[in-house]
Amino acid sequence: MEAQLKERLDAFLRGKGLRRTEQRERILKAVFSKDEHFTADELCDRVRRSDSGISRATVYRTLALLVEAELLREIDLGDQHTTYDPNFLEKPSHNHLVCIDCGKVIEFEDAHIDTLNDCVTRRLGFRAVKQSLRIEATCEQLRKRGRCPNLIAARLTGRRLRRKR
Amino acid sequence: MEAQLKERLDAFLRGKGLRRTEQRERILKAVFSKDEHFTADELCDRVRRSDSGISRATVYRTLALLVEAELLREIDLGDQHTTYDPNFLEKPSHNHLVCIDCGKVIEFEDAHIDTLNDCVTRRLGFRAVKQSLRIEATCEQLRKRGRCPNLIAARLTGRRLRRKR
DNA sequence: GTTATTGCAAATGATTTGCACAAGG
DNA sequence: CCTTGTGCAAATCATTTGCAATAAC
Repeated sequence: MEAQLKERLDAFLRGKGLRRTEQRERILKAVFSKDEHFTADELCDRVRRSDSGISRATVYRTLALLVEAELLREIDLGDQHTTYDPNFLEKPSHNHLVCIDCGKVIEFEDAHIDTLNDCVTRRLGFRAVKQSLRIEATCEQLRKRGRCPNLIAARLTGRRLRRKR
Repeated sequence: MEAQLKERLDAFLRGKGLRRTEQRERILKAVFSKDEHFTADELCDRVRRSDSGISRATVYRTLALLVEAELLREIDLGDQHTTYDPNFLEKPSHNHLVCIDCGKVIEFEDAHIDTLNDCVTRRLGFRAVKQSLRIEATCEQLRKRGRCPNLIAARLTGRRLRRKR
């Protein structure tokens, strides 16, 4: 899987007359080292943690490249920075449920939702290309049991959902 | 309707011990002078066009107030600035269809979509608070007839959809 | 008179860019 | 070699904020 990603990137670079560099490979590896959402800044940390640092500028530039190569997708969780989703080759749809209590973000798919949206779009005279659903919700666990396993982690990472800053 | 909005704002201000100022009233009027989406910057222009200018800072501050008072809603169309939606008191749902050809943004509702999303959310153990659906689509009119009435207007306003800047 | 509000200009924070140097092919 | 890539620091750009002057109540 790892090698496959590398091959896809290489093919993309070749096709565009771009070069294979150590930085790009190192960023690719960092991007897919977990299959969680991340921000550019989080990725910078992850990359920097490995021996030599890569400049923030290069990280941003490579991220744009990976998006263009369709290895990565940009998503918008409603806060101030762009989030990247490394885990979408397997998941065609990109619906997000964001918990306003604990900050947890759940990615889910639902064929019914896709179908329905396609219908509505056609009815309006368009043809759907891609769709993203964002649901803000509250944590049942927190309400019912008075606690939620994700709450602490969310607080620690300072991940907020509203644009309240 | 106009007076009703003013009353709602006043009630909100009173409840919070805040003050009624000319700026706030003037911004309120500008906000609801059209029922189209707008950005903070567009609103600044609209306000400035009337005689005396109001500082950008005040516009931003008042916008935040109106959102808090639930007279206005923030939406995210996927570009770099926050968009405000003055037209949601009548429209409970906020689903957007964005045409990647002509830039047109259509706001629509669909009870089926709402219901379905609520089901999915519950199944995941959460309770939906609000949801927004964004569908990127292509213009049937452009494909079939080779032209689209919105295309020119969209180009003129420079309204782009991708984060390409 | 207090306390909230405004306008200005400076600060912020994520992202981008110009440029000189380094490195792929 | 020639062109693309990198790192740095400076530049953007929307938005926020500190502060002194001003206006509600």
